[in-house]
Amino acid sequence: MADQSGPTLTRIQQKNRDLILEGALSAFSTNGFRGATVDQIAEAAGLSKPNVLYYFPTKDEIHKTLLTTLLDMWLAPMMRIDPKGEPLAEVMAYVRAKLEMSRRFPRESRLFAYEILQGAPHLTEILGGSLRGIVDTAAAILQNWMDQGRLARVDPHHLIFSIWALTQHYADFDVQVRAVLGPGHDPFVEAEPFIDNLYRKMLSV
Amino acid sequence: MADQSGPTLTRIQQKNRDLILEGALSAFSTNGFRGATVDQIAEAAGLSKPNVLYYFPTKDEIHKTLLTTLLDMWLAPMMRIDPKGEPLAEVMAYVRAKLEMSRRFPRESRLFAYEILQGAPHLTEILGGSLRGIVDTAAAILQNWMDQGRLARVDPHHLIFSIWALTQHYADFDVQVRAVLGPGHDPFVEAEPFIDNLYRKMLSV
DNA sequence: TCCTTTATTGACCAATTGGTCAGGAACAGG
DNA sequence: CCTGTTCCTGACCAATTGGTCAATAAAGGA
Repeated sequence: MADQSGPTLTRIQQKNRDLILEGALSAFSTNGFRGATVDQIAEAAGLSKPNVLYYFPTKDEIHKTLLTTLLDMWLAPMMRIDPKGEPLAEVMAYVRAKLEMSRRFPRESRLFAYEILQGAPHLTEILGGSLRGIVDTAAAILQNWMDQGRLARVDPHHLIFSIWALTQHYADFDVQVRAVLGPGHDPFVEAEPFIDNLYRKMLSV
Repeated sequence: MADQSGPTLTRIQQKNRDLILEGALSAFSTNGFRGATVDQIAEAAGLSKPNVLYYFPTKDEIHKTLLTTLLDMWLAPMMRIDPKGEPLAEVMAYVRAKLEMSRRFPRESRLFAYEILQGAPHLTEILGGSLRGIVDTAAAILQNWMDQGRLARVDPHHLIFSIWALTQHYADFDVQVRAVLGPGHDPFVEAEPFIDNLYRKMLSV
């Protein structure tokens, strides 16, 4: 999906671009696009500001590169839904994978959350384009299973939305969840059986 | 919860403060705290920038006032859960109220979303304080119903989180939802039966 | 080693932006 | 009317910040 090709990079370029993207991920996911400064990114990357701008022409470009680079990884689990698999097991595997991504990659989750909240200025064409296609494909598989009576009948698109909402909530609203639960809780550990049970009850025929 | 008292305001003060808060709600919910400028707020309010700063000493103060003012309204539905009511009906009423709030007040939803994403710099004490208390109260009611066998047994706190996640998703990620569904869909109209069915299936004994 | 290419940076610039201030306009109440 | 208070604004300031640039340092290949 994202263009992974391009001119070959020197070792130094590869390393520094990676450092910058890593630092930018931290900065953007903490403060949003406007809130993050190039200086912050530079410091997080261990480089000077002009050096950052040497590898990426603009702050905007860093942001766009991050988004498009990470989008594939973010959507990968949905594309692994196997039409030949056992319906409920496939859905549960997707749900579990998505929750695991929230747990392991909360910065990425927040990065996308900011972008969508903002109105997705850098992702509009992708949202209505390839993302929509991927979702439609998954929805068609689900719909098929429902038509065969192997899964309870619900709106497949909203089923997918619900999985996104439930799992990403634990990454995006982490501070709220932890504040409400108080110390001594691991939100993700507790969330898994809850969400598991939820989809089992809703989707079992 | 929020301090609604204070010195009496002249008619003109009342009107202009309202204009400013209304403009600020639009600005902050669209661009986040850092992204919104005092000029934007002033223009949205139909006032000059110095005049805005005449009514509120700082941009920060406007933001804090907005959050605390709106928090009560935002949490109100949860406090209307009636321990003497019919369990499933009470939960469903709460879910429906929350979805309706997402539909009617998406700006407020986004305002809170930005704040929590940011790490809730203005709400930390509230999150772990009164909010936690309110949630615990509601959770206790739910737990009680479950102990009486009038509601399926699930983690009550995560049940509440799931309601927040599912309903606010349609306000906060509106552009994504609409982009994926394509034109000719009303997300909220479709979401209601889906979510309704979800909680009915999960919570019926 | 030499020389071309690539990396790096301190100093700087222009635009944005939160906030100030002195003074004027509108508006009470007497 | 007059007068004190409230309301409003143009002009301005200092800090922040995205981005530039000339000059220097480091690689790297022949």
